[in-house]
Amino acid sequence: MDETNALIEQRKAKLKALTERGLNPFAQRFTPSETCAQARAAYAEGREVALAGRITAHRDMGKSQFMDLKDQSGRIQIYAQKQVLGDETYELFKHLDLGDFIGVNGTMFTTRAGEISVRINSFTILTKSLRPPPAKWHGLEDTEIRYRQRYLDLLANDDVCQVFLKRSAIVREIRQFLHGRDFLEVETPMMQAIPGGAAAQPFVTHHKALGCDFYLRIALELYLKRLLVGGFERVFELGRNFRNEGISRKHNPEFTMLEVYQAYGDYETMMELVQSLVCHVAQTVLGTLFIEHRNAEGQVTRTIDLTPPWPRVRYKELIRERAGADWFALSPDERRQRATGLGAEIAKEYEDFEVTQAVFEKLIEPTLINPMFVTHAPKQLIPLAKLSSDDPDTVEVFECCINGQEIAPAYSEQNDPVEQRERLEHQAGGEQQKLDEDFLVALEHGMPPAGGMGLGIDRLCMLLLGQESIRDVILFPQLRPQLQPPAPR
RNA sequence: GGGUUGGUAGCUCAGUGGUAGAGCAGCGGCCUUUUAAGCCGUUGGCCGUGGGUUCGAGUCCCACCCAACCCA
Repeated sequence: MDETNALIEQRKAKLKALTERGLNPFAQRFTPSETCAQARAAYAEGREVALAGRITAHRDMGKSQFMDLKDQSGRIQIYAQKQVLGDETYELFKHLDLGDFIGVNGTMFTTRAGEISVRINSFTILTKSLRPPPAKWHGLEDTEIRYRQRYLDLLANDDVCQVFLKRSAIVREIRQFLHGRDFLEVETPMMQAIPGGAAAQPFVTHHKALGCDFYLRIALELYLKRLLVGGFERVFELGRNFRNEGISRKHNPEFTMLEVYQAYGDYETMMELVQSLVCHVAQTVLGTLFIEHRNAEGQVTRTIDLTPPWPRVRYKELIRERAGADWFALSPDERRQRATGLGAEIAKEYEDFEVTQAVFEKLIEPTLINPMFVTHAPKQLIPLAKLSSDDPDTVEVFECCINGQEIAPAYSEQNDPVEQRERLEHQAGGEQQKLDEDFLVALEHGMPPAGGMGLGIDRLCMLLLGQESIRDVILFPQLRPQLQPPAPR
């Protein structure tokens, strides 16, 4: 952000020179006849085209110039000759900078080296760029600049561009899939007086006119269930949640969730749905159900096979399998001891079920690379689900684990208002403020039995796009603020 | 919050106590089908910030800021 940089000064001087010549360096209008990619595809020797884009490379041949012109569709080479443009215009063209936007009119030809190019008859400066663009060969590698100034990352690194184009396609296909099954997309409050639907620290904000605090939502669940009460039978919301917790490779304070609720369904309905949904997205966006993750050297480090059906395993069975067949026969103290022995960090204040959960999260979950439905979690973990009829210590839920992460929890939703109140009160631990009374009133009016499912979109993108950090699938990940706020005027 | 690594030119990086460097970009020259164009010349630095040690610090010490990774 150095304002006295010589490269910037040079560009500003060029800008001034353009203005003094009566040229507008920020043109009002230029209408391209097509994109660069379309021009290449519809190549015909001598065809006239009008193209617009950014200059990304410059090769000076003396009395002729080659430049690369890039738009969103791709790149095309443009060629200017002194004898065609005339001395003055040619000099102007020659002194354009990398990063400038121009519009060109010209005719197509192929160079001796076989590259499709446009011989320029005239050009218009559309935007003068005042700062030098990053790197030509290495791209931009400084992670801090890549995240803080993502626009530079997108300009310099095509693979990054591809990730976000595909993320957009993933979101589009999710909507497509759900609309195809007659789900209704809805929008519910992000600012909530009582943040519910999950156990997480919320962000607080303040409403001046109402004179009260609001919390940014930590989950979508409780409002979507109100809509089931209201008679909507298939609803989904795809939007941002906010959790005031640590930032890591897997956590961004704001992240995107999909939640889906289907009346007269249950957790098994949701199993079919999430499996079909993820396979649909992988197939349409990536064209395959085999996802390869690669390291920086391009070697395949991991292959995820999404081929359905995805196996189902009960939580308790999985624990017994990995932590000992006698796990649930042990005393709480013995469990604690064995968990530590297995390598799980156990905090003193953990309750017994949390010790088991720590073993699951630390030792088992990271090993679940191919999709697996882990079903029947202990009821203490999930207060919003229905108790299982064949094992009342557990609830009718699954956690869909892929790529070593939980990406989609789903439940047979609890709709007994009395039972629901008890379990929420127990979880709240006497903090009455946390209880969403209106939600409980809604349940008392009657919510149809339903299956519900949440899908972490950022994590889904990580696994489908082979990204190891959530920051690489979020355009503007949260960083500590650094730039000075603009001075008040 | 703790640990590790890093922050040097616009970009990518060298530089282990003794005159701050390279490639690319930029600027000037030559070159009318180049494409990581080439050749010649050349500008550019608060070495993250602030202290300290030393005759002398990019380099050693302390604190802080920012980031990445690991852990909590």
